[in-house]
Amino acid sequence: MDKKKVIKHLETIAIYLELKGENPFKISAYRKAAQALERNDQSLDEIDDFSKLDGIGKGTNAVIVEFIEAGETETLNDLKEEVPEGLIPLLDLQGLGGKKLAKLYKELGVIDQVTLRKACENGDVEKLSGFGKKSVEKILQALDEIGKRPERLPLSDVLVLPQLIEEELEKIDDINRYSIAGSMRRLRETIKDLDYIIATTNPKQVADSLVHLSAVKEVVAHGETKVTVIVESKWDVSVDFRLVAPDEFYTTLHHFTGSKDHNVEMRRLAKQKGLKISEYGVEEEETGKIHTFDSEQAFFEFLEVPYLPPEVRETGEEVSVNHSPNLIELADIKGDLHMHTTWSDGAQSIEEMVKKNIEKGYQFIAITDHSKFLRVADGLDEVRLRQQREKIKEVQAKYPEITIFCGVEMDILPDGTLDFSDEFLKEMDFVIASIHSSFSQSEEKIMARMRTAMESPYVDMIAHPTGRLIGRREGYALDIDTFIDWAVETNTIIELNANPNRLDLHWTELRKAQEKGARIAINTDAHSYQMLDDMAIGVKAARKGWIERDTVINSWTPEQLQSFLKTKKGEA
DNA sequence: GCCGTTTTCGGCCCGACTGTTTTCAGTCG
Repeated sequence: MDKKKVIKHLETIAIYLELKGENPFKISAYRKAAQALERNDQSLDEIDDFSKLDGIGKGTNAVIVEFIEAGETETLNDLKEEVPEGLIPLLDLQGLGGKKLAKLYKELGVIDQVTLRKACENGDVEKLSGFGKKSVEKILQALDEIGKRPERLPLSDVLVLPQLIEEELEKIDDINRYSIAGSMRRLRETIKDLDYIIATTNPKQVADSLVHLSAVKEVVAHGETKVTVIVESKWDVSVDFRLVAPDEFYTTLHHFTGSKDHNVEMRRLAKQKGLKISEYGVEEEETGKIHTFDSEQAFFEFLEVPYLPPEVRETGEEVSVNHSPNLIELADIKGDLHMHTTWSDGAQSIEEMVKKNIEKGYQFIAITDHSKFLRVADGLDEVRLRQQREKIKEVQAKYPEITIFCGVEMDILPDGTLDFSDEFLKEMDFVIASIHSSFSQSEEKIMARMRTAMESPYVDMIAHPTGRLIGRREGYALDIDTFIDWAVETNTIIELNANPNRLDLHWTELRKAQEKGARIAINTDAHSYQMLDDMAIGVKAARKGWIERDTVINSWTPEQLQSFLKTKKGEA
């Protein structure tokens, strides 16, 4: 029995309660109990009394205990007898919530997609009170679209859109200011739609311009406070524009940046102070006076909450952290320690990459092409790596303003050995080890491979530790907690791979890593010029994990970094 | 179902929109 199963069980109960049309507060009580477990750092065995956690009381505690002991609970078993399983996916249909579904089930015997469609088509649904012609139309349309597009899209599939949209927003005269909001602003790794907040004194004019943006494929809503359009890229993506008066801009921006849980917490806190937060401002309940703000910082200050950047506004618990975190910023980054060149599968030469990194203002980089095992990437063997070192020396002489580390991204082989001997690795300035093969091995084997790499005094860093590709590949069976412990124990750097397809390690794990004292490097793993720009996304992902500057080794000077690298080799 | 240096009962975040109504419930963000 593990914690994840218990959390899942509580959430499942909540879903069934929703379908039963239960009291919404009871439903959210189960969700809150699940969250309470999720936020708690301890493992299941370490928690001696669940009801001591905030949000878990007598009832949910009993459910948890029963589930741990029996592997099932009477609560859920009873619910399953009352509510057919086939209704659950129907909750995802736009416009159908628990109550309406409960009604469809009780009055028309709808139990799944097929019976729902039938009931719509033979006119039964239309006759039901609370439903009408339009509801039937919408349900049928939603049924047609089910499964066409994943509900949430991987970040990297959507990332091009803001650039495209903002280029044109810049040109609309009546826009006073604008900002992206929603999960994109918080850098969630999957995105459902895009939200923009626009300040204007001429909403009608702006709305008319918005529906004519070149990327627009379809206009869904065209009002004076809200415009919704569908834009076409790899997928159809819905974009909401909220038009507000300039003085409401920052409270609206905060509101639509979310997350929902964050907003709930902020409002709860405001309420204790006799204040009411809405997207239009903060109202004093007693006098009705409404406060608006010149910045989000001012908004937080007014509520006496230390400023929280958008990336960390997730669970709501951040609201009660009573200091502003000193988070890493893009400007702190002094170098990039993972990139490829034409020597293996990169697009640019060593010199080209070096020049581009100098333009970025970096003080150091590591050239880290693939090792010989990775034939598809034209990985380098010992001979070619030595040749490359000579080449790097030449380039280094030409560009003394930047320190170039001779590195390699060495494969950890399926049999658990490394692609190079210690004797050879000794020659390298910076050695990355990573797994690119045999992803389906058991956790035991994967961990053994990691252990070998981390124990080597010459392996400085593990790249993209889990191997996941967001929305496409799960990653191999890594025991992340143990991995982090080993990283601390062996002085091995953990990478945060800034590639938006990866963002690996994940932000929740990064936070744990920092708490345990691990060192993090944010790297682009660039295979071309353009990918060097992913550093900005990497830094945001780090901030999302509350990563502070001192944890990030590429915020250090080249000298600090060099001396740190020596400690692992025992040369310090 | 949870919770309480205002409360052990009566709250639980707030507002807009939609489609259904004839004043509002349900859904959504």
